[in-house]
Amino acid sequence: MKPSGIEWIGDVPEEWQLMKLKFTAKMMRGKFSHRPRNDARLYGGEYPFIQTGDVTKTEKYISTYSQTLNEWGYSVSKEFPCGTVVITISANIGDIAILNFNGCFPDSVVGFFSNSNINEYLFYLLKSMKNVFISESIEGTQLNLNVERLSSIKVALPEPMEQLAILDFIKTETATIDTLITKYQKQIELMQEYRTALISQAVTGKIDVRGWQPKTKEVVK
DNA sequence: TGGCTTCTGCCGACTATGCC
DNA sequence: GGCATAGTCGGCAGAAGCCA
Repeated sequence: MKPSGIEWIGDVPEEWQLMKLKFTAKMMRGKFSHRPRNDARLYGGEYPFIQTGDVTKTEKYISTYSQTLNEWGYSVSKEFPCGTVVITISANIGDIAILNFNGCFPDSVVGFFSNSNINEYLFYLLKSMKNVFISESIEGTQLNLNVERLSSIKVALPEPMEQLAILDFIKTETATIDTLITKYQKQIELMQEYRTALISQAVTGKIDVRGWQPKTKEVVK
């Protein structure tokens, strides 16, 4: 292990590379240069237009969108390719998602794109850095993270083969956790139903509580 | 090369929404 | 209804492009 020199990371394996975010993949900022931005003449075409809200609502892959652009709208915006990892940099800082199709973005979103498997690894990496992004943001009426600050944030990257191994680990472990969450949620629902039924039966006289005594608690030494 | 125009990105402000 | 937060928009400053 070696010290990364980055406070929030601490020590990292010797072979991991430390680099600024801008060197991990091709970095692009969205745009929407037309004013006013809500000009109806630019919308309603065939090009998906994704706002920060669409990113925020997404767990991992962006597969739906609320607006589309026509040819004119497309010409004033910026299209990110399928597979781009996107991050919101205005208002709601540091929400991450992966684009599941080619789509256009406004300037409140930045994209990272690489042809290698690094896109998915980057997704998990950036996802874990939300607090870092927030702390790097400029605080005005609301938080804003500009491209210069974002691109200068340092990260530690393993070799591509190790990235794949880490991805496998994350997928396997999170699948196990998701299964457990589903199982316990079901149990919680059943307990809530039981509680409701119990209350109902008690207050309607279906249960005879005469002679009932509260359980005595064991004294913990 | 300097001045004008257009474009781009940053950031503050406004609006919508949700929660208490 | 009031407040907090989220989401989007508009204005402005600086950069880039264009032309004389």
